[in-house]
Amino acid sequence: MTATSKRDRILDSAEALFAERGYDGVTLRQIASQAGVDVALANYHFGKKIALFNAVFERRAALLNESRLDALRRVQESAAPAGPTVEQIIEAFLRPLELTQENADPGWRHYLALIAYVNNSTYWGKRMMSKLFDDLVHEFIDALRQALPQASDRDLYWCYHNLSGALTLTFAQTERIDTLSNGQCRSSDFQAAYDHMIPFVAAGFRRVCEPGE
Amino acid sequence: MTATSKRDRILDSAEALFAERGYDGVTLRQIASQAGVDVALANYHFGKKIALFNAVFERRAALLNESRLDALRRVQESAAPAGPTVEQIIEAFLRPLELTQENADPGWRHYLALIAYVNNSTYWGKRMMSKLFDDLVHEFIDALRQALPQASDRDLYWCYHNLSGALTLTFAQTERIDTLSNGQCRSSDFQAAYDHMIPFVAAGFRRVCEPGE
DNA sequence: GGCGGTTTTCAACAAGCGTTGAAACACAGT
DNA sequence: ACTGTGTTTCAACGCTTGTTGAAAACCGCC
Repeated sequence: MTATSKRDRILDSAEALFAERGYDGVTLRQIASQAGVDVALANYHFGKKIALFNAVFERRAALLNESRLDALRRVQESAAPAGPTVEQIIEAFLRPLELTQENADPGWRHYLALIAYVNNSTYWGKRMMSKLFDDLVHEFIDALRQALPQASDRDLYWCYHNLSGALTLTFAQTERIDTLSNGQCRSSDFQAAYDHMIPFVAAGFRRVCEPGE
Repeated sequence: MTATSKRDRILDSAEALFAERGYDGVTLRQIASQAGVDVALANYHFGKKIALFNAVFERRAALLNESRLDALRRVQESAAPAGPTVEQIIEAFLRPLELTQENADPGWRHYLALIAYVNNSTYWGKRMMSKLFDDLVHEFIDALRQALPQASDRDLYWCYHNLSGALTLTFAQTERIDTLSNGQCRSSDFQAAYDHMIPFVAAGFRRVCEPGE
């Protein structure tokens, strides 16, 4: 079926299972079984279980950061010499994630769910997210500060917090909105989620961070 | 120290530990140890581990729903015969949570973190959240539909999804914003979170669900 | 076609898990 | 003082877990 190496199959299986059940909800035997390899092989390639978890989490981080940063640079150039609008910045933050959805590889979908798991975890959240994503986030916040010159830092960070929460829940794909809306909305429809999130979040930033009325 | 029964101490310990480490990340022995009781006692009072988890999750749900619904009814009466504004509805949805924060009992803080865990979990999320909170959420969405008469149901649900995400991340108290903002914002400061969330979310609803530029 | 290094499996370990049945305790009512 | 009922502990069970060291299989290279 897949022509990938056993090492990669372990990463893929671990990614999917960790995202669905969390670190402690998955055993190495389940991962190995789903990958079609022996239990000991995970240990050979990655060492302890926690190291496998870290390897999974770090595998796609750089690529994700790259494509987001590319998108930001692109709208910054196209909007020069004035900076891009809030909407354009948010769009650059979100759309790259959607693209990963389009190709058939379900790995990216599992990876985003894993980010949701880590980002919402009191236990893992702080350390792991900061290490891999803080630099990128600061790039976007810098851009937003330029688009909203009257905003205080506190306002900007709290607004980003709201954006991050909405995004994280989308990543998680809990299908809660499916039930709640009686099937009118679907968790798996990332495009609809982003289409609604971009104007929603941009309006929120403007209301909190822009003066007037 | 505490005058509570051993049964309640088990619930309290389980609540705190499940919220921090998740269902599979906590052992019954840890819970019993923190509660100062024997391992077998949890089994006597609640049966299997999963039943203890359910008992913890359901314990405060009714009270939470009640105080939120009370707050909604109050603004509805004060705004009659016209309906309350979007801001008032969101405020009724959020402020009751803040009140639970003020009294010294840390149990409510742990409980909100547990809701965050469940709401973001692919595995638990759908079933457990719907069962306990869907009726209440529909009450609020009905009120929002009245305040935003031109909105489609899809728009309303997606906007609620964004609200729910921002709120969930606040519940989780991951301290991520603390690091990101270099200490300028604190996860534990629920009041600051809600003060920023209410105008942010209300503006989002208006932008997506109201016509016109 | 045997050799060396990497990859993969096999078999087993000690430790910790949830769960259970029976024993010990607390304590009210008579 | 005794009994009965609800709590709590004790001790142990069968099972699964992560991890490991040695054996086996694979594979390019001389």
